Amino acid sequence: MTDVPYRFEPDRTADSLQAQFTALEAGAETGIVVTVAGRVMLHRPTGKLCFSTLQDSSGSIQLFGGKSWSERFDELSKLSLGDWIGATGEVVKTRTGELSVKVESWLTLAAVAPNRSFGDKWKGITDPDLRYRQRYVDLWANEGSRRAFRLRSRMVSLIRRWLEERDFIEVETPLLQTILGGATAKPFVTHHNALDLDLYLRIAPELYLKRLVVGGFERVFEIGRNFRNEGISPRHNPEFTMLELYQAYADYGDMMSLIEELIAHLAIELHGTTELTYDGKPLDLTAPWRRATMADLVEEAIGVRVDVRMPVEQLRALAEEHGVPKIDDGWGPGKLILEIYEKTTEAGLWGPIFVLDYPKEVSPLARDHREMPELVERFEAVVAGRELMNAFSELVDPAEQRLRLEAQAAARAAGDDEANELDEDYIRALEYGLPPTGGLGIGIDRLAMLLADVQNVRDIVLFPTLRPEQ
RNA sequence: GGGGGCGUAGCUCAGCUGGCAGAGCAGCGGACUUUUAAUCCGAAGCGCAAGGGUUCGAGCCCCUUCGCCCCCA
Repeated sequence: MTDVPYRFEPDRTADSLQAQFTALEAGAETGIVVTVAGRVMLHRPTGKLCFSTLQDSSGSIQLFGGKSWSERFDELSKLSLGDWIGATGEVVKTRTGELSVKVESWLTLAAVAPNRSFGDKWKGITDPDLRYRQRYVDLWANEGSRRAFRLRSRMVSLIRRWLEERDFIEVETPLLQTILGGATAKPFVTHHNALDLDLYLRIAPELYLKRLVVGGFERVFEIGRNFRNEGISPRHNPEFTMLELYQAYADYGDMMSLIEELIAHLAIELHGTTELTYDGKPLDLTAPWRRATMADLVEEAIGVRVDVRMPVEQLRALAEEHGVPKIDDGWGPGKLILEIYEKTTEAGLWGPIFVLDYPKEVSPLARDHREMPELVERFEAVVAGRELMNAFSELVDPAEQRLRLEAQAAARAAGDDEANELDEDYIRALEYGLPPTGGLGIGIDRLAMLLADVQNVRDIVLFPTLRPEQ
């Protein structure tokens, strides 16, 4: 490839031309000269004329070449699918009514190598492995893919704006952490050479964000990557994006109101309605969403009322009866109830629904329930049949937090490699005073999947984790 | 870890009860002054994921391995 310019200056996008000249009649000339640029998606040479469909990031427009008015016409009529072209000419409508740029001058901005062109104009490329490995080809070939990623980008932008309007400030906290905390998950471990120190890629930013509330940032949020060293599936990528936010003086009820409003707002902005379809099924995101306690939902599902004060043997028997796998002798009533809920109840929920009031045993960072001290003020929301978020009234009592984290550390010592470690500095921060605080974490990838109506996380993560080629 | 599906040309795919590897598109050469997946003509391109086996003969049957997808634990 030679003669490719160092810069080029298109002055119009395809869509802006299409919008401006919809009413132009077939055969009309405008006298308006424009410069456009993009990729050749289709090409139709017919002797002394040629027609190309040029795609730019806004849409597409036809290029109309002719031996009598286009420079280097012989080359123009031999473009390859995939070539990048910049072209200048008059805006016209052809006799058959297709809005076109009647190419006078033009340049190749990039030529696709002959063996890199793809030929199927109907299906483009569909092989999933190829689409994920060579996203650049997927994006060029598949409008649906472009649409999903644009929607994701707009969604994140809308979230930022909405939170900023409510006086939340965006912060960045460490991805490299020395103590595992803020969630229950296996970490990636890396090493810092100069400090000769093993570090975790964070599984959650939670503990740092609450330190900021201690520091007086009353409303903070972070949109960032977390890393969990677990399997890959249509719903799990090892690195994924979470929104976490913390609001001083708020409780988990405030978090419910906030998030259902935010998500309804996103649906309206992105789709004009809160009544969506996901995977062919209706999904009504109109606020307020249903709220139900875990105990009530389990009772609805299996007809038995579970309670953490029940004898553990009874709960274990119930778990076995309902096919909970790999029951561990170390599980207390809370863990058993959570497992029973997940096995028997969660899969039957479509939502949106807030599932309230979790056992304390499985919620080391959430505050005691104000009425039922054996539970905590925590909710998850199930939307389109999947867990989408996790939130609590934050535990603010340093002594209680120490007990909870010591229990986690003990579980860790007993072999639970997903349990939190005891973070002494976090306890110290709480001793300086964390006001009543509501906190919430929501998976951005999963939220984007919902709003874009895609069923595989790899269709909403630009470069998903894959095994290397060969 | 268990179960199912798949792997054939650059892309999308067809290949029957085993019988000389195909099509469309792309790419290459040519024709064509209003195309819309333009059309027409021509030449080229795949030893069928890899390895082993059965057979006169394997893309197809059997085994092993690799890779991808989906479901379950």
